[in-house]
Amino acid sequence: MRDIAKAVGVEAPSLYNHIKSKQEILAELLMDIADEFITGMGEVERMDAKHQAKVEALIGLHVRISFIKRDAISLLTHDWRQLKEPTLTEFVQIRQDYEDRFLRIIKMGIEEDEFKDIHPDVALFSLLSTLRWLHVRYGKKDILSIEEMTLQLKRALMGGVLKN
Amino acid sequence: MRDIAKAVGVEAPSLYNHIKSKQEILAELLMDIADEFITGMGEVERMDAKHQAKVEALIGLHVRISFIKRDAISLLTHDWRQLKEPTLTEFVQIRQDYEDRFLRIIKMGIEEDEFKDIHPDVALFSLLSTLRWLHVRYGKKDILSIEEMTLQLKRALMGGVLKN
DNA sequence: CCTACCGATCGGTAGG
DNA sequence: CCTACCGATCGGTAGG
Repeated sequence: MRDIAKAVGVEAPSLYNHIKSKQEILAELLMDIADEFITGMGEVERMDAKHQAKVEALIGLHVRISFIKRDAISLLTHDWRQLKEPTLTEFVQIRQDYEDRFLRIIKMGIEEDEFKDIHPDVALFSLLSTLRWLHVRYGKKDILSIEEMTLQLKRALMGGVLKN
Repeated sequence: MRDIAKAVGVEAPSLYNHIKSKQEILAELLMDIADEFITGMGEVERMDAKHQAKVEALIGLHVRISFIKRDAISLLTHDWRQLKEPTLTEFVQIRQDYEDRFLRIIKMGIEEDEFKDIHPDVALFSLLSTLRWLHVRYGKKDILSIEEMTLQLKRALMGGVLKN
């Protein structure tokens, strides 16, 4: 809080004229960014397209948000653990909802023979862990543009590394 | 430190008869587990095999260590940021060394036409971010055995999700 | 191995 | 918006 106050140019106690608690700031930032993902997921689900295109659209969604809101993303990946009840439970439910909907797309892709017969949870886990670490990648030097990164990730994640 | 003391069954100050500082515990745990990865990498590099087999062996390495040393792995992924100098620099170098050697295998696989012509850094990033989050996956209910998980991850990461 | 305790940090309140 | 300050926490030391 003292750091925030310094950045804003006031004394620490003055912050409390604008906010209720440190928790409140964290919760608000987290819910905002979580909303963007949920909204994006809704748009993808309404797409009239193959499941491959939907998963690729979700890859694009993560790349875009990770690029534009680097800092908030890092909250989403790490700092949500600092939330206290009841916000923690609320957040975990939203997150679970997102994962469930992602998983459903993968399962349908497998059923309809678009995707390989791999363990759907493992596929989801593999996709999401890469997508959730993107903000770290963007912390480094050789920055790829949003378009390049999206293209490369689609190739790597959808098609794997092996030739054939 | 008070939590550790309670778990061990002594008062907090008594810990300092056995250790020098909190930092020392963290550094020691981190260096131990980092060593296991560096040793594993050395063995993989000495394999007389295709680059595909080497990457698959590294997947196996991560799955095994993540399964057996869940707690230490979480230090490696998250808590190393708490290290102070000079140990921090030392750790970052070891980590960089590991990534460089992993990257070299990927690049050689691409050169020798075993792997697709994808951006090597993106491929490494994608593989490593999945492998580094494994300990979270193991925190959940439906646990796959080491063998099953290794098999599934090889398929998902090497071959991707798409049929064909 | 313990008791006693320190100094720094931190989220936050009182009162103006 | 500020000054003054509290109570809890935490890594660690002194001294036995």
